[in-house]
Amino acid sequence: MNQVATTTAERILDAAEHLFAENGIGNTSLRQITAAASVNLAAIHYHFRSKDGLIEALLLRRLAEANRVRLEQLDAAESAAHPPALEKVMHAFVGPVVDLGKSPRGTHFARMMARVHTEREGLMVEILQRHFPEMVRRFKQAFRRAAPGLPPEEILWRIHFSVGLLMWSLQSSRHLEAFSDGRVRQSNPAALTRRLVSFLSAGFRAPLES
Amino acid sequence: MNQVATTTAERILDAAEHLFAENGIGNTSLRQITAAASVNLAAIHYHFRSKDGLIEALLLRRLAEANRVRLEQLDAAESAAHPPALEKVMHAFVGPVVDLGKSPRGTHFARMMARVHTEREGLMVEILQRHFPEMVRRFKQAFRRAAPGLPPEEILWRIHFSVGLLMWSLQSSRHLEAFSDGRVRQSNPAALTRRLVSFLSAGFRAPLES
DNA sequence: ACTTGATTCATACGACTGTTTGAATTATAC
DNA sequence: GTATAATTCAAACAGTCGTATGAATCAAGT
Repeated sequence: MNQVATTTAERILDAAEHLFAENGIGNTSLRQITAAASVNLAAIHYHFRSKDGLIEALLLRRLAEANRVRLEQLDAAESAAHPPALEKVMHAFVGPVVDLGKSPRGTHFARMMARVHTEREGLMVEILQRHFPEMVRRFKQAFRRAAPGLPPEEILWRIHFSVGLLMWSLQSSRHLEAFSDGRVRQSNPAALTRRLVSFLSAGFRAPLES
Repeated sequence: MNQVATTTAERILDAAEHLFAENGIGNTSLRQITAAASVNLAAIHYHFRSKDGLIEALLLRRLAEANRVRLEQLDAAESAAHPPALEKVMHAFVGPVVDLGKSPRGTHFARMMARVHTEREGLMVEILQRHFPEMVRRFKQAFRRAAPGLPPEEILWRIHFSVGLLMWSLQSSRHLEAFSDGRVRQSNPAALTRRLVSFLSAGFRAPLES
């Protein structure tokens, strides 16, 4: 099973991931994190320099791998057809991230990443541009090719919508639970990916209004 | 022009609206608010009892009117056709909220509402259920009728998606600006409503996968 | 065995947090 | 004009915040 992390840095990362996901970035203190990780308060600054440094380390720890899979699936989609099928591009974009939810740790990561997107926009943009520019570039290009006929500006808007909906659906689905009177709960990653790909691809293909 | 608010309570509401929108709920202190409003710190507790009470008052101040317009437009859509057209229902759902952005104050309100949705899910759900149950009920019913053939659970998911994308697009579009290298900026409310209705309606109608 | 560098520790800094109090002030009613 | 209520005020409460420091402990290499 999930063996307890051994090193101090890993214990901090695991605890922070969980707490950030649950309570948000701004509502989680470094003291809560070090308490949950059973390490000394100063360890965070020794290993990560600052709270922002900790967030960056958290994102790099798992997003690097997810983005690798994203590009791998995008390669496959682009090899299979010219231009690539929109559904396949969308699947490559959302699937590997949603699939993080297959493990409890990954679920925490996904929710905390969504928190960073909305609570700390500036930091998130900066990290994406610094560490994953290729992923951004490749998907912009792929969406453009997969949805021919759309003006460039419209493509960017629809990618923006897709990112937003992905982040929204990674966060706690308390809204969904509340307004379905508890009947509908978060489903498994495969089902969520299916729903997202279906919804987003259809939205992406929506006709332009006059 | 925008005359400066006269009463203490209004000055607090205006300042809080702006600061919450700009920096988020958790990153805005009551002292920042009272300083911006040029009122005494204790005035917040005198008029609103607590920070959560202030948030609730902020939401009620403008959301009540927006929801009234929503239901008005929904009435029109349901009178025009049976079942109502999905595009019209969607327009009634997103339009009045996006239109808040026509005034600077409304822009602040919309962005702060989106913040509450993501930063304080529990509080938002509670307020909606306490103050606007009819709006929730009516739109659930309308979406069900406008998209016949979809299972009830799927309807709830797609409403959930629609709410999420609406909130995402109300927040600062820093992502969009950054990844378009500044070329694409937030457009006017009418254009955003058009884009949202088009994208969301198409997504809502997406075929069910096996 | 001893040095060197990495890591952990308790402790403190100054600033900021939401909330409360009771007195001072202002407005309203008679 | 005076009593009554509504509002504003300065000041403080008891905590928490992110960050920093320097000594203590640990591990590795020679």
